[in-house]
Amino acid sequence: MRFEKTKSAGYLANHMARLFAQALHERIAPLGIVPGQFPALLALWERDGVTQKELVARLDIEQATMANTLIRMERDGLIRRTRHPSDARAQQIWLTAKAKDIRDEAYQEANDVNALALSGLSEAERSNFIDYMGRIIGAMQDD
Amino acid sequence: MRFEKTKSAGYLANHMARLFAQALHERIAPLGIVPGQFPALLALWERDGVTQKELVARLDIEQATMANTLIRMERDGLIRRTRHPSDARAQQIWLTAKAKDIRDEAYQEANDVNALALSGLSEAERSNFIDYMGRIIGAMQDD
DNA sequence: TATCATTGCATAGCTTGCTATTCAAGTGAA
DNA sequence: TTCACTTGAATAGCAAGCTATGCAATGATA
Repeated sequence: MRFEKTKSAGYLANHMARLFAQALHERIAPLGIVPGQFPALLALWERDGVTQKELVARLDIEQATMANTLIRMERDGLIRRTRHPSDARAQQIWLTAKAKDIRDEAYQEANDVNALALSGLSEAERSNFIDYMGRIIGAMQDD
Repeated sequence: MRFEKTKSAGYLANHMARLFAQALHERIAPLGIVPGQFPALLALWERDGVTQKELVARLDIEQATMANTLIRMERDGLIRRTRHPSDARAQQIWLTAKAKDIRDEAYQEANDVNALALSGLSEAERSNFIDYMGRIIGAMQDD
């Protein structure tokens, strides 16, 4: 049996995702954020004051990963946490001014990375590509 | 400005790659290997007795990452290392019998994961998808 | 041949991800 | 009301990435 890595979807997916992360890293580092914080920021830019549980529910990341990401975001001055008014186990997560201020620039950098990555694809191909990834994610999510 | 994560190539690429890694992880764990070892194994199944440098040259992984992966592979009984005959800085990396024995099963599991992932795509779509990823990787590699 | 640059690999230190576990706080039922 | 179950979050421990740095062996050159 043969196995051709340059034709393996899994191998390519891994390689591609690392290149995305690296490209995003170098572009957003000047803003004081890193790629792992991006999903949480996206959710919080839409609505903050939410609990960790709500954040996890809106994203595709495990609770333990989110807990650690939030610790680093607090350390980096991106969020503050306050006691939840009705549940002492939970906290409300709020964006700091710093985090709010960089939103548009961060969007811009992420869009730039996507544009660079997709620069060799036509409009129709880009749209197919996004569609395929959605279907693949769906197929793997319900095992 | 808006940013829709379910339409961001980078977001989807990250999510998809994690699902691939998880699916592969659970299928190959019974063989005594983990996803991060797969690239090195692919290269070594083709040819072993090579140096770390040669392995790095044939894969898309940094030298430091490879060094750590090789330590874990040695710990797990997948490789042995011998002194290089003509360069005392280098070592030759050899697969153990255990690593050689699991090759076909490992190929099979990886192919199964790819098949599951791509199950919602037609033959033409699968081939497009692989092609797109190749182009995207190319675009990001030469910055 | 002595020195200096290069090279092969290891190490340090960090992020991002996971599973499993713990623990305190909330909830429901006897 | 108490006791057991559930739930929100933190922690432990590991893998797999990365960049930067260190170090010893090679190689090239004055």
